[in-house]
Parts: sequence; structure tokens; C-alpha cells
Amino acid sequence: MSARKPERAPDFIREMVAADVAAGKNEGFVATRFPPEPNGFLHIGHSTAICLDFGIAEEYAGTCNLRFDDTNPTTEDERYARAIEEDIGWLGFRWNGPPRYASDYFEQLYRHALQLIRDGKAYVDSSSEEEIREGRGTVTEPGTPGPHRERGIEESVELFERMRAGEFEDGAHVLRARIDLAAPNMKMRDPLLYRIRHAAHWRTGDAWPIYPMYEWAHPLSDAIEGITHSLCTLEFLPNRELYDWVVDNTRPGIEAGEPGSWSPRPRQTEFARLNVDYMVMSKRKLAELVREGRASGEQGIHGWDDPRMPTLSGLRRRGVTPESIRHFCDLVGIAKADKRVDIGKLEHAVRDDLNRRAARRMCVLRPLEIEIENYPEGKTEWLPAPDFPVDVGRRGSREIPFSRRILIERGDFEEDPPADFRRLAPGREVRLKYAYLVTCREVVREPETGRIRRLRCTYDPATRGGSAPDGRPVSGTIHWVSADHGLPCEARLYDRLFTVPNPEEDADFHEHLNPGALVVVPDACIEPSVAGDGSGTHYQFERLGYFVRDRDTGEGGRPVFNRTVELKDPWTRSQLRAEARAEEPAEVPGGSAPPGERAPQVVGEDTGRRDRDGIRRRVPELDERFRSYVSELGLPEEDADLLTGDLAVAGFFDAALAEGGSPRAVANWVVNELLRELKGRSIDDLRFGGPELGRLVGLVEEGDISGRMAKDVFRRMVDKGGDPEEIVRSRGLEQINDPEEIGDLVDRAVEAHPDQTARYREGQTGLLGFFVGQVMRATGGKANPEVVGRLLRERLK
RNA sequence: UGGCCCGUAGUGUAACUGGCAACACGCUUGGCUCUGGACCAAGAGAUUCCAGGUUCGAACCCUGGCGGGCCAACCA
Repeated sequence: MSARKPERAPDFIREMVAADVAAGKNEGFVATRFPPEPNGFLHIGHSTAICLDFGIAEEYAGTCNLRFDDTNPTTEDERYARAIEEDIGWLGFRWNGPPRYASDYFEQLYRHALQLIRDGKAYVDSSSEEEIREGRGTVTEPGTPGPHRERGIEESVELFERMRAGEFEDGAHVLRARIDLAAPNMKMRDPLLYRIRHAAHWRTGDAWPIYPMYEWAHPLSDAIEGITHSLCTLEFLPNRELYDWVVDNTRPGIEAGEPGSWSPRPRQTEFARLNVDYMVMSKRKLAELVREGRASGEQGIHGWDDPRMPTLSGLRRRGVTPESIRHFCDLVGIAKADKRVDIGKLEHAVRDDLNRRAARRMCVLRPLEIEIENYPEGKTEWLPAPDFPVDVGRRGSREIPFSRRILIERGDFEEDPPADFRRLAPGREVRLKYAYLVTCREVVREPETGRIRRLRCTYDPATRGGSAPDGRPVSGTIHWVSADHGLPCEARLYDRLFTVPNPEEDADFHEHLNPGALVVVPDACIEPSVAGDGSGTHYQFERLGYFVRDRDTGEGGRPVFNRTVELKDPWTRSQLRAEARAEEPAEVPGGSAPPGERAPQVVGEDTGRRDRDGIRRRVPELDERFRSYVSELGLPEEDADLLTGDLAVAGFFDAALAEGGSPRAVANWVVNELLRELKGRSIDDLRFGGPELGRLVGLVEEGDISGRMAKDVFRRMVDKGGDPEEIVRSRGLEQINDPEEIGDLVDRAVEAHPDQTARYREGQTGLLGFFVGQVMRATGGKANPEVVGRLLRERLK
């Protein structure tokens, strides 16, 4: 039994939070929030976000708010909010204080908006929806200002106040931020902040004829609540720039008009959403299934909590436990790459949990009667059966009745069994679990159809409890129920809702609905011990799978059991695989691509080079330098090209070169190291200039410091500025070149790692890097790696 | 098509920030077993998307390409 908390490498968000706390940001306090819109039920895709938001708050003794993002009155409803609360609580999380609502902040949000207008950063636009869309431009073309963009502050204030007073029709005006209509990020092209909507809100009723957009309400709500880390999914990444804009252009003290800024200042971080094979995760599509299900009757989805649904309420009714969902989220992790997780992973998490907690019971789904000829008519024995197998290590047992007529699973008998069949067959003896060994003597058929009606068997009275005194081998153990005592019940066998791994890929996901996602077995039979159990009780039906008692009852009030997940069953799967193989025609040799051969990749045009060529055509000075770098300095064209894409970089290079280094080395440094630093910033923001870099290159070329040390020095110049010689001197970074001194270090490294030494000598020469790393680390990077490598090769021979 | 994000065994996530490509699921084989479950052991499976470059050394840094995703709602 492994501990419940597996050691898991922290994800990038936890690393970030840990760093923030360590750096003392917000006095080390962590406040997160989970912000669902109450317009549908939570599904398993949300569980990663829930586990992350609430989990991080727990780990840092911080808080996590539950905030309903209820800014769109036409789609939202109270019943969704309540269902969301129930699901989060069921998962085992508790939110900080009462649930929050964006609608609680409507008044504040409104006042902040007025302030924004007064600051000249927002305006009322009276254009039509279509005009606004057109004015925004496209992803390739900038937008164009509409006629109201320069509307005066007073006029905008007045219009906005009248919007709030309800004087205008829906769509007559909107409030927009004045940012940048030419911004490459479409979200920054004067986003809408408020729209007029004469609709009753489920919480605020008719109090508001205008409603804030997500773009306005969300960052402000975070700021108002003092959220430190605002975590959301990847599709909001373009929103971050706007999120920051809103937070930076508003301030807590509205009336006073004092400058001030939000503290804590919330930061948005995005992670990839969770997708699971054979499921759909879009609330719209799930709502569609619920709506259509109501219309289509019996076979249709019965509601948000239909056990075929990926909703938390559906999974709950299916018998999935909150612990398994949380464990599943741990297994999946948090990262930034889009993911589609194997449904088998969820099933594993479910089995792993249920194996420990679900008591074993016996239930026969498709009964076949056996009559035990030598067992007295009318006799009943109550045989003890443990609730758990020994390996689970839990106590508890019940008694199950045994009689002359027993029901077994139809699939557990085979007249002409395959070689490795470990169940009942004519003349064979098997064990009825916890009862007796029985032998099949005769097959009784329906006279008309030839179908097997029942089996005649005999039992060995000496095997009571299931073990033979003589220790003879048995061909298998099967489950059973006494025909005279068993309880009729209904079993609902669930399977994946869709037949393809990614149903959302195609235009109409309905085509891939799995008609076999629910198979109802109305006439199953179960041992009587379960009669008094309540709905929600988990079981493992021996050899079948995990089941949970449903709240429904079947025909005549019989209990209903939902199959949560089947047991792993290599035998059935290998049978199915064999069948599939038999049906599929043998592969034609040479029909498909030969293994190991890869389709050649088409290499496209170098657009970066083309762009820089364009710049050089327009700036003769750069073009001149490009040509002289190639012809006079002997640089490769590729380097010369990168150095002459803009004047500042070329100038930096020239200044560095003037310090006397070789053109090739200086170019390498500029291209490989400087360009990285220039990614998020301009060359003017650098804390050092070309001459400093040139001197650094000089130190390397003179052999004063190693290339590796030079990178450390460079790092320091980036962070704090400074002169390379000075840094080297003050920190004692001079390179160790002395072979004798290095030889000692090499000896020590070899002696300290006998395992690796042996493996190296066996041919794992890739370990050389490991040894070099050891020596480099021991010297703080000061050893000359070339010398280290040479000596190591000699020593390890 | 412009901008941004992302490419590591079949799947998901790591790799001490440039030094032995690891863990989990799945798969195969064996052991054990009164569940063809669980458990235990072993194994297969990777051109770290591709091509150049920097470096003693690249999954990691630079350049380019390829592929996937997101963004032009008065939705969130």
C-alpha cells in the first residue's frame, strides 16, 4: 500500500509561487481564486484548475476564493452556482469565507469605469456592433479609429451615466478602453468594457441595465479581493496584456483620487487545459447533450449528472470518488503544452482508489443456472466471505447463502473452451468462490433452440469453504449467487460516451456518440447482503468491476447499480485482440512506408533573412556593413546577416570589435548571447555596452577565463552591469590551466564514482560529460574544460 | 495570412537551469494469488520535431524551417 501522497516534481506554477514567497512578495502571502461562470456544470477538465487554485492555497497556508463570474445575465443561473459549490465541496476543497460574486462589485466596477473615463482612458462608443468589428481591423491589418474615439471626457461621462440610468436601448452605446487600435494583440484594440443589456440578473435583478465585460470585471475583481496569483487556462494568454493594463490603470482609492496602486498586485499565469480522450469538455456541447437528451427520451443523456457525462456530478453518480479525481490530477500535472490524456489514466486512478475502499460482493450479470445434483433440495448453508482480499488488508465479512440451485455467469462456461480457459467446461472442476468445488456433468438444452438452459453439476462436500483437502489443482475460481436467495437487480453498464479519441475534432461531434455507452441489464442477480445499503455505496463485484448503488430503482423497486469501471482484464482483451487479428487481412509487405524511414521534411524559405534583406535595401548603411563583414572580416553570411538587421546591433558589434577581439569570436558572442537578452527589451536598456562585451571576449581569447566562466560574467553584466575585468578580479574567476592541479581534481572525481568509472570502461563513453561536470562543479567552473577532458580520457582508459 | 504560446518513449509529466534522458500510466514476460483483480520482479519502447550554429559538452543557448494551438463575441 503506497502512501497516498506521491512525490511529484513541482510544476512551473508552484515553482513560481515558491519563488515569490521566498522573495517575500506580498509579505509571503498567497491568495488564489477559482472563478467559474455559473452557466453550466463543472467537468473533469475543471478539476485541474480547482486542484491547482485550492491546492496551492493549502500548500502555502494562503486562501482561495470561490468567485462566480456572473457578468452575463442572459446565460447564467442560480442552480448552476449551487451545483458548482456542491461539486467543489465534494472534491474536498473549502473556499475562503463566503462565495464571492462579480455582481457584488458592480457598483465599484462602475465607479472605476467612471474614473477611467475621467482619466481619459475610456470613451463611450455609439457605433453599431458591426462598425466596431470593422474598425478593429484584422489580425493582419491595424484597426481604424471610429467617429467617437475622440469624444470628450465630459460627454463620455454623461453618456455613461445615462447608460447606467437605463436611458438607452440595448446596443446603442458601449464603453471602450482607449488603448491602441493598431496593437498587434487584438485584445488591446480598444476593448469593450461595458455593454447595455436590459436583462434581469439572477442576483441583482433589474438594478443594472449595463453589465461589465470579463475583460473589465475579472482583473478588477482579482485586485479588489487582493488576489496574488490569478491562474487561468491558456486561451486567456492574449488577455494578460489587457489584464495588466486594467490593473495598472485603476487604483483602490477612487473618490479620493490619490495615485496609489493595487496591493497585492495580482498576476495572471496561464496553464494548459485538460482534455481527456473520448470526452468532450466544452460547456456548450455538454449543455447541448443535456438539452437533446431531454428531447430524445430513454437512450438520451438524462441530465448534467448522467453517468456518461464528464461532469463532476456525472462522474460522482458513476461511482468515481473525489480522491481518484485528485489523484488523477496529480498524475497529469500542470504544464503549458496542450494535452489530451489517455482515459486509461483516469481509470487507473479510479481502480487504485476503489481497490482499497470498495467491499467485494458477488453479482451475476447474465445468469446461467447450475443444479447441483448431489446437494440436498431445500438445504441452505450460510458461508462466510471476507469483504476484502488479504492483500488489501482490511477486515470485515458477511455470510452468503449456498443452495442446490446456483447462478453463474454465462461467460464462465464454455462447451469447447480454448486451451487457456480457466473456467467451467464439461467434465471440468472449478471453485465457486468461498463455497465448494463443483464439476460440470451435463449440459441441458432448450429443445427448440438448442440454447443452453442449465448445467447439471456435482459438488464435493469435502471442499466446503473452497479448498480441497487433497490439494488437487482447480482450473479456476468463479463468482456465483444462490438462485433461491439472490436479489434481482438492474445493472447499468457504462462505457465511453464517444467512439473516437477526439470527438471535438470534427464538425459534428454527434456522429461519434457511442450507442453502447449505456447497456442496461435489467435481470442481474446479486447476493442478498447488499439489500440495506444506501445509494452511493461502492462495491467491487468480484471479477466484474467497480459498481456503485444508484438512487434510481428498477422494475418492481429492484436496486440499480452503476458500473464505474471494469476490472483490468488481460484475458478478455487478448481474446478480443485475437478476433480482431483474424478479421483483418494480413498486411501487404511493402504496402506502407518501410520502418525507420522518415518522410523528408520540406524546408521553407528563410523569412527572417528575407525581412532583414528588406531592411538592408532600405538602409544602405546596413547593407554596406553586411558586405564588409563578409568580405573584410570574413564572417559567415549568416552571422553578418543577423548582425545587420538593425543599426543598434551593428553598432554594438562594431564597438565590441574595436576592443581588439577576433571578428569571429565577437560575432559569436553578439549573435548567441546578446540576441537572447535583446528578446524582451531594447539594446538601450542594457547595463553595459559594446566595449564591455569586447573586453569580455578578449579575456576569453587570452585564456584568462574559460568560455564557461565568461558566460557567468556575462550573466552578471546583464543583471548588474559592470566591467568584465573588474568582475573577474573581484570574484577570483581566473581560469585554472595547470595540468597538475587539474590532474588531482580529475583523480578525485574518478575515485569518488567507481560505478560510473566501471560503466565508462565498459563503453559508456557518454559519461565523460558527467565526469567533466563533476570537476567543473568542484572548481566552481574555473577549470579549463579542455584540459579536464583530456586528462579524464587518459585516466579513464 | 500578422502577433503570441507550445513541440521530450504510445500517453502525460520531469531532467538540480549547459554535464548519466527519468517517473507514472499503458504494453510484454515471469512470479504469486480462492478475483484472468491487487501485489512483486524483469523487459521492450526516444534521431528530445527537423536543419545549421555556439560550446570540451546542447532536450536546454542562437538562427531558420516544419507542425500544433490561441487571438479579429456587445461570451467567459
